[in-house]
Amino acid sequence: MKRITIRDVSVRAGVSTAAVSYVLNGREGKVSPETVARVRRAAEELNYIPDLSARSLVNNKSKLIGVVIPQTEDQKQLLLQNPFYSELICGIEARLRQSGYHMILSGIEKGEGYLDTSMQRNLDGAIITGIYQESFYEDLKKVRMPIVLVDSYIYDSYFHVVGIDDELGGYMATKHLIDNGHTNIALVTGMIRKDGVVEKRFLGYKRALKEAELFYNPDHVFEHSVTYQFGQEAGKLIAAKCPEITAAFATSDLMAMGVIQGIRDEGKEVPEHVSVVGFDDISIARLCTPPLTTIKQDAVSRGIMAADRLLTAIEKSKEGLPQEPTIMPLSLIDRDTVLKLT
Amino acid sequence: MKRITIRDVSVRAGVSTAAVSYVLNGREGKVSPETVARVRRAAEELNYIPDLSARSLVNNKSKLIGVVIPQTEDQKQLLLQNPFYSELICGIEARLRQSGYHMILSGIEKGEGYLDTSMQRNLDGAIITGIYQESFYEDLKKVRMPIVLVDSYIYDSYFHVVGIDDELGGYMATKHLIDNGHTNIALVTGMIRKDGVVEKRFLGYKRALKEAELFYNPDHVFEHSVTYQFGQEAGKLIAAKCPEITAAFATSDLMAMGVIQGIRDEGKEVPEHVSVVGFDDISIARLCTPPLTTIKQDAVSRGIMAADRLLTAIEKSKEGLPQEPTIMPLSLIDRDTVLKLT
DNA sequence: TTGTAAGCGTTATCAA
DNA sequence: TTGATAACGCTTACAA
Repeated sequence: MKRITIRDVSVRAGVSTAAVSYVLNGREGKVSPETVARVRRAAEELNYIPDLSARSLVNNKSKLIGVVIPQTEDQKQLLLQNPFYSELICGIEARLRQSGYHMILSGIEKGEGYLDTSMQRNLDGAIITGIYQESFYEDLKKVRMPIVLVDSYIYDSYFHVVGIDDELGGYMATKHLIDNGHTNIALVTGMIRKDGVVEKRFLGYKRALKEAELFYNPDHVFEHSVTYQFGQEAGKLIAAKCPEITAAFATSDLMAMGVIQGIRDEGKEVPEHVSVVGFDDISIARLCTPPLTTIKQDAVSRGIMAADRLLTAIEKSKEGLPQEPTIMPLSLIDRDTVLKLT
Repeated sequence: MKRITIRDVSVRAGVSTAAVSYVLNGREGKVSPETVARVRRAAEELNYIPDLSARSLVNNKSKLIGVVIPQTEDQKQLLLQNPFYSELICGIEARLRQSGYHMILSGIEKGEGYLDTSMQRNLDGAIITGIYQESFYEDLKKVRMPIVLVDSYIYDSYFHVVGIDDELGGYMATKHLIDNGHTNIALVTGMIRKDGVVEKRFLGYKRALKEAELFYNPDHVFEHSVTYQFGQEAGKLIAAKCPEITAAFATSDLMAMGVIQGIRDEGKEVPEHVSVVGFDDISIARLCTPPLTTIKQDAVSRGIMAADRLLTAIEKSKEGLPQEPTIMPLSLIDRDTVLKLT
């Protein structure tokens, strides 16, 4: 199937290429209704499909959005095993498609080389999830395209942010446990990096403890990677070595599920021996047994929102006017993994 | 950051644009070592980044691969909630990136309009998962680019296929149940469409029954959508209305997990009252409780393989020589959801 | 209202 | 070994 060009259409319609271009780009005011009709028909008959590379070349708009998600540390594969990202992607893709944009989904090696990608591809914008080294963000700014950050606390008005109140989430989870009578509450978490979402949740955890005048015990913090495996390890440790602990707040559902399994591996039960609260409310959270009590953030909506903000920033690019972060709502979903102590 | 073009590099190096192009494309035989060095240095100093749109325009190679996955029926969102697809994507992306390609991930509305997308973007190839109406494949062929099909049984030598032996998988699952003494085995499945993977698994199920001289009872086939929700419904039905059924084969893990929940909803237990075997071995299969007995197909490897085949087809495009389907291995993972009847 | 033609950044042909 | 230069398909002044 060889390419039908604007030239072919113009010949068939008996007009110039300029006229065709005008019609196809909606500048119909510039040509007679007569011509409009002929061009439309010719394009239709020939089944004309514009070449976006050519367009991109002339007006620097590719209708292409870069979406970056973190990758696993060992392999260099996308972190799609965490359903949170899958759901986010679903939302992003749906919204972009609706507006005729396409998404280039990729992982990046230590935040390097993405500047190249975005220039090569003439990306119209990007949605970046996860956190990377400072230099990565500096690079990104050089490209001068709108960028939406999801899951990072970069205080830079250049970037659009679609976030949640992680500190509050951490607080809510911990508070719920406290309200149910728990006083020795473990925290199971990925690496607490400065300005990362995890740090905020950690801060919320501490605030809830403090408010209840409970002692913050660093030994009750299990910090490593955001994986089921580590959750499981932590769960085992808690069940086997820390009899005083009656509850755990895991900073992601994936880890919470691991914790539950670990506790079981040691012959104990959830929530009878240890209560667990997760974070995210990924779709399997209500499917596992027992259904997980967790802090719900709607990942799909967040994806839609991120794409939405990016698109409006692109469409009326008033040179990236700094904006307020969009904060998505959070709620506690009380299912079956928390026991009320009396 | 304004664009550095090949022109800028040529000026700085004091050579022609042609020379620069040669050097940058590895045709170094055509120019003197002297020139090569100067060009390299100039490009380096200027931090030159080629514009792929321009390249695409001149030589019809975009280094862009289209990846299509099915979408949910109600919303029009990607079916990434099924971890099988997430894992597949991980494999595909990793392999493509390794070779300098990018992936455009999208869902499609009833198989329509993808021809446009592929022409607009000058895609170098595509990986299509799921099954669509016949006309979609016919359209695809017109574009004359290499295409790899995952999860479909289209008997057309134009397409590359990376599949599994679904019939065998269905047989293995059912046989395992029979070997454990079960004789009334339900089938819980998505819509059985002609030439779909599900039909093959269904055929395997029937073959195993026949081989064991068991009666095939259509009433024991629960057929609807590939969702957790339907699995749950089926599970309830089985537990409540079909006391004779002692085991179920679900054609996907997602459904199997639903079945288990449904059975529990009715106050019965897995595997004590009903045994369950799934299909896929998605990552949560070993994480749920009880860990699911299932037919394992390695989705990540399958993604890598699909990308791999596509890339070799693209790189030495001998005009799409038809090839043998690649069949990926299958294995039974025996965990805790099958009870041995004695 | 219409058409001509000059780019956009590359690659590739063909003389020099 | 080099360097002009003509494409590639499109948009958009500018002229007619």
